Amino acid sequence: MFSKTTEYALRATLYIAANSSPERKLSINEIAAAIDSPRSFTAKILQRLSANERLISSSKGPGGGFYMTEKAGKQPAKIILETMDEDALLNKCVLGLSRCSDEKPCPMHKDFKVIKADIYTLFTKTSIASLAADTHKNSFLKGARR
Amino acid sequence: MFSKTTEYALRATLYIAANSSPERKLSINEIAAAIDSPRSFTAKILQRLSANERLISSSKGPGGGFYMTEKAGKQPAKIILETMDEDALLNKCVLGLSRCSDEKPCPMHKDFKVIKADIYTLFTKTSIASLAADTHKNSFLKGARR
DNA sequence: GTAAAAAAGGATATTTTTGTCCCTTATTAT
DNA sequence: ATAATAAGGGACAAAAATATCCTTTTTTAC
Repeated sequence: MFSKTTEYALRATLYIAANSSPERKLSINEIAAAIDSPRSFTAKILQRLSANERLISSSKGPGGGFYMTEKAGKQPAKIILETMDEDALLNKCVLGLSRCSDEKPCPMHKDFKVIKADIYTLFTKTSIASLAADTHKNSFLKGARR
Repeated sequence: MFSKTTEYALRATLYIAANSSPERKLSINEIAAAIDSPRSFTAKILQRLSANERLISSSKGPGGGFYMTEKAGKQPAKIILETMDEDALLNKCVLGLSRCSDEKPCPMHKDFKVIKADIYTLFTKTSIASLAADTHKNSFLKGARR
């Protein structure tokens, strides 16, 4: 459904949301280990995620690392997809047709319209913080097939 | 959502379903042109789709080509995904975790379980023939961004 | 001001996906 | 039989996604 890059981005963001604060920053090493992702590749992704401190923040030097503010956590999960330029998934035609639309639909347009709307709603209505809260209770972010 | 390969497979299958019969076979050239896909690559995909004549049939030589029987068309669209080994989409974890399950869920497991079930139902309940019928009425299969 | 820690960034490598080319095999019609 | 047509299949090429490595910059502590 999503690219590996986006999977890592989602896992990393949720881990950071669940385990960091401006007072408790996390290193790339800790994050990559926690979400079972390749360290250097994850570093690149974190770079993108923290590029415009609106989602994830970072600071260099000893004691530095990645973290999330409370405010950032209140945003909908969709912002993670947007930051990775992968929110296209929610708009594009399942059959790959560029001009597929309500007026000129592909054979699966109508059916998938509903499903895509559900996914859209999910990512819009669910905040990063609420997903992070769940990782404290009963869910996890580790255990990838690599 | 799907790979290009699967997009082409879906488009090609629906085109064949909508426009062929054992009496009216379609050449690779016609199919690729009709669904706006790279000719040789499409040939490979058709090879896979017709490998075990259960979905698409083919015959060589003059007058030959690809076609679908009425019986094959009655199958659910899911068989296209299965033939392309891409039905995994319907089972795998959105966050890419191999051991994600009801018992040990990722933070998005519960929400996506519903959505994946909807997609599964869609592909299971919808026959190839009914999608093909739609292409005759108001939908189309051409116009890809390439 | 030196050293250490940590992210930023650039260059490069590997793997997978997507796509092409060309030769072979099967079928049909003449 | 021969030629023409169409799919089958193998080898190869290009592009994109994934992944690694190494150097630079920033910050902190001493």
